[in-house]
Amino acid sequence: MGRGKIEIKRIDNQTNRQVTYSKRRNGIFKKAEELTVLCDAKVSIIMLSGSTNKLHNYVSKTTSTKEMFDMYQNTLKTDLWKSHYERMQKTLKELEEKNYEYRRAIRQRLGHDLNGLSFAELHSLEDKISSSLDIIPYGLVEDHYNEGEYESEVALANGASNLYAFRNHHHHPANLYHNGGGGFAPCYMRDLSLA
Amino acid sequence: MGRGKIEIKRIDNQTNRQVTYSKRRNGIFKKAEELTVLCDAKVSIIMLSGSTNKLHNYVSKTTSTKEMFDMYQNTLKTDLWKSHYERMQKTLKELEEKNYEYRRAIRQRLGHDLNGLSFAELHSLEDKISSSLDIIPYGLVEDHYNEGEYESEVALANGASNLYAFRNHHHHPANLYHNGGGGFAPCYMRDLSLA
DNA sequence: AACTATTTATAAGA
DNA sequence: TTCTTATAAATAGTT
Repeated sequence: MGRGKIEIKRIDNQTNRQVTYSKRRNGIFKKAEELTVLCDAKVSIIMLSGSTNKLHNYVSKTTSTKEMFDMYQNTLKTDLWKSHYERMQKTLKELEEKNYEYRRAIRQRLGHDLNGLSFAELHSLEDKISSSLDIIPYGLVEDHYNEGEYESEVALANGASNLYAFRNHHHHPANLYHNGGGGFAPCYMRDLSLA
Repeated sequence: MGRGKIEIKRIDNQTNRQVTYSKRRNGIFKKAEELTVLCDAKVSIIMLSGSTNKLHNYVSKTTSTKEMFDMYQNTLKTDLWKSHYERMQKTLKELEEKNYEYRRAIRQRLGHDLNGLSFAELHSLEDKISSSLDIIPYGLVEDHYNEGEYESEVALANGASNLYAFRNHHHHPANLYHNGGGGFAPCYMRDLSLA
């Protein structure tokens, strides 16, 4: 929207880039203010100019940058928990199905031919038990330290990078078949990281 | 910009409000992405719909919401320090001027007529000493607690409300004239709070 | 900083 | 919700 159309790619000319930054920053802040009023929304914007390295900030009158960031953190928390919970639900369901199958097989064979059961399936069962049920999220209740009047949730979460480090108790559960196989500890952090 | 011009005031119709929120949110996020690319900027946006209470987030590919918030906090810090420092500079200059005046007066009168010096001026001088020089910001070096791999600056600042609580040592400095006047401890937090 | 020719966003309607 | 389109608003290039 201007005298000519422009490609959305880094503006080479430094002066031009800075002028455009300034103009568009004002545009975005205006839009944010309009959204705030029109839709009864709360908006927090922080931006850093690449050229001048200056920080600019907008926040709706009805809130604060900190409040918005806290809400963001809490949302991340909730999403991570939901993800973990759903993963557990799924695993439990699989275990129940397996369990049913095994019980049926045992009933049918009355103790005979137990070796006929797939070793692979039993190992899979064992892995699921140790990797899914032995993982206990911490950091939510242990890391309280702030004795001040304000108990910041922010303090519990030092960014997504180490938010919810899952502690793997790693009981070295008795191996059903004493096969001594070196266990692989799955890294749930990877699965839980957010885009 | 639409079929008709609209006033910037809360949209009464809930459905309409939500539709507008959705459209304009996308508009702002698009603009933010363009700014990021065009101007080599870093942008973080958090917004909360008033109607649905859902949180939406944009952040430039080159950064993270947390990083942007940390930068914001550090900027606040710097600004507060600058403000405090400038206040001190100003007071020191005033003190130097007063001091010069007094020395000149004393020299002129050679110890006579000292009572001729304004009591008010001396009280003012005393107030400035106790209110400006006796205030020592803390929280910047003392409150480290995090032994983890990541030393979050966020942890030092639980929001603007109790960021940089200035500790007033309140020495009860010897009153120059033993007039027993009840001192007034100025609250610098008010002056330093940011909009 | 202003000024506009254009492009872009979007309000209203389907 | 998604699309369409007339119109308002933002802004690129210029002064």
